[in-house]
Amino acid sequence: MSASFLQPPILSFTEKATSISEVHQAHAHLLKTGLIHHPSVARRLLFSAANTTTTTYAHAIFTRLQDPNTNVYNAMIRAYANSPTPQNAITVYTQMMNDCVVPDKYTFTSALKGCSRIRGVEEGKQVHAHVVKIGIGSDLIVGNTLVHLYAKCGYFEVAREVLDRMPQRDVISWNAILSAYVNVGLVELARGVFDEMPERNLESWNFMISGYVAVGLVEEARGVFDEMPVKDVVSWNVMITGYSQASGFGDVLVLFEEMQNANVKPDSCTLVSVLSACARLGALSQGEWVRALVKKNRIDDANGFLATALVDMYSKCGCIEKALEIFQNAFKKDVSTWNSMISGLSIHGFGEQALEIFNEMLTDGVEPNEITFINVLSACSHAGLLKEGREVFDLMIRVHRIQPSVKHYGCMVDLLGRFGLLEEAEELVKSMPMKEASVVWESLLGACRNHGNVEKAERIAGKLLELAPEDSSGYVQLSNIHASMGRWNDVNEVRTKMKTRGVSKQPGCSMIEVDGIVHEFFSLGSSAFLNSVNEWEG
DNA sequence: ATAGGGTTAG
Repeated sequence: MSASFLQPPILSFTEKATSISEVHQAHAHLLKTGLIHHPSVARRLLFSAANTTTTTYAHAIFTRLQDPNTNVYNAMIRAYANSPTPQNAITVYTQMMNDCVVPDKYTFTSALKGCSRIRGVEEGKQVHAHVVKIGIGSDLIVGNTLVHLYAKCGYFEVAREVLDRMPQRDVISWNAILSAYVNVGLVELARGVFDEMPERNLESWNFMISGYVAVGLVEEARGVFDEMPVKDVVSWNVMITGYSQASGFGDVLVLFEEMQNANVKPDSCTLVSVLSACARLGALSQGEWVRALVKKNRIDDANGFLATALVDMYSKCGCIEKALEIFQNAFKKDVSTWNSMISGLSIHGFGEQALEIFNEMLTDGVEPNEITFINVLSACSHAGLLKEGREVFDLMIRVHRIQPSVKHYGCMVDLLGRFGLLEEAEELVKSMPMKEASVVWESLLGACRNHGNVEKAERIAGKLLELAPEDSSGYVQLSNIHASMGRWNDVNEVRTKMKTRGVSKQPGCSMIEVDGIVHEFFSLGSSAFLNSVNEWEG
């Protein structure tokens, strides 16, 4: 029936309402006119309210309906099943059963979805029993929801049994098991299902690639990727992410180029990964090229990830002014965007500016996280801002209730050490609750050596050896100290200890772009002594 | 009027 001719405009408005405020408006009007007292009108209001993002309003209307029917219950269960509190879907379902309202296939799919989302197998089994009792078990969609439930809860044998008993299956039935295997890292079993499936869709292939990527099997992922008949943007993104996670940043750029040759339009997710690779490689020109692409194609950056990646890329490629420009023009900034700007300024030695940005962040009402404080403290340390660093450390603990981690302590020890406040630094290190803190001790040791406090340095180096006997730094540091005092017997002793324990110094590796070409180089340590350590090994 | 797959990222 053509609603607009037969009913007052308020009713069609009620039906079309999609936002909370529209539902609210409709509600107010229905109350004023008394139309709300018609059960069918109240139900329509509930259907609209159940389609909004919040469930509280829908629930309020729901509780006032005097005679809720199947459709009303379905709407409420569905709303909760998709909400952040899916447990409530089961509560409403139970209430429905107690009220003896007869369920249908829509009731079951929503209730089972609620069970899946809280991983409630026991609840799911109850619903499953009802499904069988009502005789709706042969429905394809209900069956798929059941397979999904059991697979997601790790009941793979049950999931498989349900699937095998279904009178008909489709690709979604198989994907439910495939994706569940992938999500718990059982990639071999996923592969078995993948090979067995009578049909596959794009998602099946994408699941399989992401399964390999998740366990670090990039080559296997690439094999599946190359085999797939049609790729979408997700396929490319998953593969690019795989290379990125395996630190194959060069491969990221190569694959991105192939993607464009294949005429697949990148989305913000692609470009975030590519920019991150550019940042890691120091590949400025490619990064700038991506920025132009973002502008030209007006790529959507609703969550601000792209802005963050651009700030990071420019910072790491040495262009702090451009990073600032991106930051200031960013349409949306979240905590990571701020973090990445603070980190960039810190890296470039602009401690005061980093603090300014941090304060701006607080004024803007953005809640800083533990990364923020690592970046701010590191900025203070690099720039030698002692008073500010102490204040920030205190602010982090007292106001923002963040427990300092090893990295936070490390920054503070660096900062105190820089000013020769060795006693205070040592007290701070001793106050640390965590055990795996050799990095912090190392930092303190460096400070002691810089300030010529050899006795303290020696004591701490010994401590370092106890804490991390498999790490080269304690040995190297201790040898350095002995050598600086001309105690060659002690140097020899440390050297032997290091050798017998099979400890070796790992060379560092860096990359930089020169004239559009990315170069890789290894560091063998900054001091002549480190080189001599390497000679011993040879 | 309503239903089934959490694919990717700073």
